[in-house]
Amino acid sequence: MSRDSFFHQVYELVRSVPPGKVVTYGQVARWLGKANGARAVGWAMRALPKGSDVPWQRVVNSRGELSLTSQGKDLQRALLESEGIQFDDRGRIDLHESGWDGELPS
DNA sequence: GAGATGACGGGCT
DNA sequence: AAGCCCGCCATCT
Repeated sequence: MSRDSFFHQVYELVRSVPPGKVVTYGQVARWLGKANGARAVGWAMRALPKGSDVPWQRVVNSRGELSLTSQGKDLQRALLESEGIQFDDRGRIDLHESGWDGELPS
């Protein structure tokens, strides 16, 4: 069924990520049962329409970096910083600090 | 149906 | 540390 399509599941999951927290592509894939489906998750993000209500900026790669092209990176960084995410001098996020483990914040 | 693409991840050089 | 290669998954041509 279309509501069970891969991207729909990805979108629902990403929507549940609270502001100020981030998840990795691999983590999302894992939650969907595709341990190595990180690329498919990236595909879903790339296909997102601009006006989507999905907080795509909260999905980063396993190194805590932004995998987009410079334009997208700039936008994503700005959005995340607005949410309180902190970047180090190399423009990376500390996943141990800002990574979301799936539990709701206190 | 086959080949190519992509906002990934892990391993090796 | 940085870069290169291979493997996985879903979609497109």
